[in-house]
Amino acid sequence: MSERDAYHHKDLKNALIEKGIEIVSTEGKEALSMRKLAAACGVSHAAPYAHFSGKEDLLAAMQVHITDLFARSLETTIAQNKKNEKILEALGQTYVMFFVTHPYYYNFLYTESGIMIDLTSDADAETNYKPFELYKETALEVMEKENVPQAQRRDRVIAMWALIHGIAGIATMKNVLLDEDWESKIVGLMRVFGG
Amino acid sequence: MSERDAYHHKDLKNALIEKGIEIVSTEGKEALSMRKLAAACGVSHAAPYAHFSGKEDLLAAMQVHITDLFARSLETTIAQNKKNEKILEALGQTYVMFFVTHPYYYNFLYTESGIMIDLTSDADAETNYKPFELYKETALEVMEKENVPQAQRRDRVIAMWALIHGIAGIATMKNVLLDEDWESKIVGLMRVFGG
DNA sequence: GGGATAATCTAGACAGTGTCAAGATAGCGG
DNA sequence: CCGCTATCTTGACACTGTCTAGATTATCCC
Repeated sequence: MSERDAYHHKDLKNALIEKGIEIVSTEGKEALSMRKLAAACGVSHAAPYAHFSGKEDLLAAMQVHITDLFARSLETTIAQNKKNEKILEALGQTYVMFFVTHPYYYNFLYTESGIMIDLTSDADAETNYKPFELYKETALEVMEKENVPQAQRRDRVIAMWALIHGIAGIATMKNVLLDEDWESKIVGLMRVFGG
Repeated sequence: MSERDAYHHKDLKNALIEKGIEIVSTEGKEALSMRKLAAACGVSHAAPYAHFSGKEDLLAAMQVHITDLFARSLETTIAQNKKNEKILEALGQTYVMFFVTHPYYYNFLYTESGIMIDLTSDADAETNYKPFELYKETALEVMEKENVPQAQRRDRVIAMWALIHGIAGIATMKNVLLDEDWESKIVGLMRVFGG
């Protein structure tokens, strides 16, 4: 009873998002079809259109959900390293590991997505891409402590973000050969620059 | 006559690759369908299967072709900056600009592609992803001149490559807001670390 | 050159896909 | 209880990738 009825009433929307994320995380974005997803939720093929205007719309909702998980993961690391002067390395490691753990998330979030990232100085912290805002905020605090010249700070934030983003992108590529102990080297890579 | 006959004979394969690249570069990977592509080449919908085993196969051929263009672009920059001690910055700029000029190429090359990149120390320079090999070779030469400690060189190469790759990835994202003069800042971003 | 052989292309069919329209069903407010 | 609205089903449409069978064309050897 519960299974069928739960979908019949007001859970389908969330069920679609969660089942959809499950499929994307295990089989990738291309493997996700509206009809298979509807079937997986025990519902007819057109039912999702009562909750989402189309596939695009569903994917956007899933991206928001994943971005939320991602942001929470970063927040946890920040909270746990408040007094660690190497907090940026820990953050970078969390960033990369989030996507290494769910390789399909990377392309899903950053490819053809509706995500907005404002890298300019007058970005609105409330509406801007939260993972970046979290990193930026943390980085600026660290630079404050380390007396990095004001003029350099913005570029440094973007460069470090780009480095981490690039490492994550490479690490999640399907056909990349890395050294065995590459996980421990991530920090090394960041430190190559970080000084 | 020529149009039709050219396809009739031995040009279809290349025509498919080139027309396909044209479509991808203007409308993106998702907009490319076998049938539309066949039609655009003035040929019936199953004709491509005489030259490629399937869509996957065609896409792979297109990726090889684009990778070739990319590698040639990097080679030109290397040739023109043989005696420039800031050759790595020029290379990075070429890297980023190649994808900024053709934003769709980035995801097309690095998303779900069959491209192999060997980042380990025993990569075979012949078969490895050429753009990386070109960058690596150049970077190692520069480090040789600058007497960078041997132990640091490999990590530095990968880190610099990841940074450039990350900048390109960010710069080609659809919904990213950047400063007006960001192009000139690319070099700055690299120098944030490089110096 | 001619005739066999292989390469190339067409036409038709099939299962899947995203999406829309019309109707059924259920829940809730009056 | 009646009607309204949200939700879901069924059926249809155009489109996709791919397979088959057959037609056409090029190629090569005698």
